[in-house]
Amino acid sequence: MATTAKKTSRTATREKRRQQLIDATMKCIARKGMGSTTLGDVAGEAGLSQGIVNLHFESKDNLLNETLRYLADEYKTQFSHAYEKSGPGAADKLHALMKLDLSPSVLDRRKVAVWFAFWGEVKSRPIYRDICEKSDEYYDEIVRSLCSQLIAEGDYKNITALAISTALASMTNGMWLSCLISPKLFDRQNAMIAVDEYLHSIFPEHFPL
Amino acid sequence: MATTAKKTSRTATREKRRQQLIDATMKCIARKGMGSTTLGDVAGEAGLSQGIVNLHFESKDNLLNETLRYLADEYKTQFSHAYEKSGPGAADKLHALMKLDLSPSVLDRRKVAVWFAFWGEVKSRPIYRDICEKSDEYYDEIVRSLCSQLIAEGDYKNITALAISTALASMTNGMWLSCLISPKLFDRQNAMIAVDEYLHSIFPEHFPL
DNA sequence: ATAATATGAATGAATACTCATTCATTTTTA
DNA sequence: TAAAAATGAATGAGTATTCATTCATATTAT
Repeated sequence: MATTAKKTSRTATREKRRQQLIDATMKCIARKGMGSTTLGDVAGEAGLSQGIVNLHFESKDNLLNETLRYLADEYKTQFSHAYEKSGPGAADKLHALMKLDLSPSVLDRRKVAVWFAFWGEVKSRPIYRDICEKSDEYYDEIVRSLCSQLIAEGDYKNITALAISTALASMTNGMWLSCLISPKLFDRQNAMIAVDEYLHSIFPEHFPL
Repeated sequence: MATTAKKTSRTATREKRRQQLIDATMKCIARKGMGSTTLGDVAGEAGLSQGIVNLHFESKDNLLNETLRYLADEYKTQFSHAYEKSGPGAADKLHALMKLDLSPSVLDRRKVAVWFAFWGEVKSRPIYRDICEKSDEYYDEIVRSLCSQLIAEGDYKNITALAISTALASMTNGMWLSCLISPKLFDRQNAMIAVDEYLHSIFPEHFPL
């Protein structure tokens, strides 16, 4: 088992090939839309042959499911990383998570387009809903718990962690939509200012100007 | 020969048929998704025959464009109506508009699914983007101007109308997504509370608890 | 080490199927 | 009766899927 320092492009490990096809799928969905992305497009984008997707994923439906799972996992990884790396206080963590949602690596128009392509089919494809819902639950729970912590720490009245986490999560998702629809008009900095103003007005002690 | 009223009657019939087909299209998109809605489905939903869509809309693309235009128009009508009917102050108007976005007639899961289906194709279909962007511009401008008015009236420091209108619009759009993905978990009342808490914390003078 | 064999990844032409569109015909309206 | 509207079978373009074959690499035999 010597002499394999260099892999030719002809064969790759199963995992590598699958990832390559998932990447190609996301590119195609961003460019052509979910409806008009064909298996031929995906194979072409990956520089491979017609039948390759069925070889590795069995069916188009399965490829799309796996692509959404990948998207969700990728986000979860970034989210967890931002959570761990930030701190030490709850305010710092919350701010880091909001910043992540508006950072170029997450809020990239091509990637957002892929998320929306899947969301657009959520109602008719329960499996997409399941994947997204599980992802959201994880996210919401952590944000809500950070809000609870801040409420407990500060002397905040008349606010509930649930309402605030709902507002925060909704806000960033809504900003993704603005980026998708009005890329020219959308301004990352203004979006971050909107979030900061919100945090300041809700938790003035933790988020001074 | 001297019958001028007949032409109106024919036109009305034609409009009715078109509207019937647009309604059927929205139902199909909500149920089956945009990708798997066929012209046969639409015709069937409307209780008409195979070729009927091409007769009235010339092409499937055109049918979808018109459907999105209808959605946008319908929303604009409700928005304008809520704006006119409410008042007299800017705070009342703003609150009425936010309430509209979370009201059952707008925030209905089937309707939201149709919006998301179109948003999912925005990146790859510039015409959808154009329609949505125009609609958003109108909405944003009015909300921003209401925020400006409140800022001028009150003694609010360190906030900008642009950031607040961005946050408000994003928030409701993000809540639509929650309703789509987690219909069981989503709570209209909690959503309204989140908006009210936000308005109170930003404009305490105008939105007391 | 070299040759022979086995493995399974990759190909791409062929197949089976879906669906938008057309159009000859029928039905309805004025 | 003439014009408009609607029908639904036929068409044909496009596409997911299959599969016999090719090819690169790994394994085994000599």
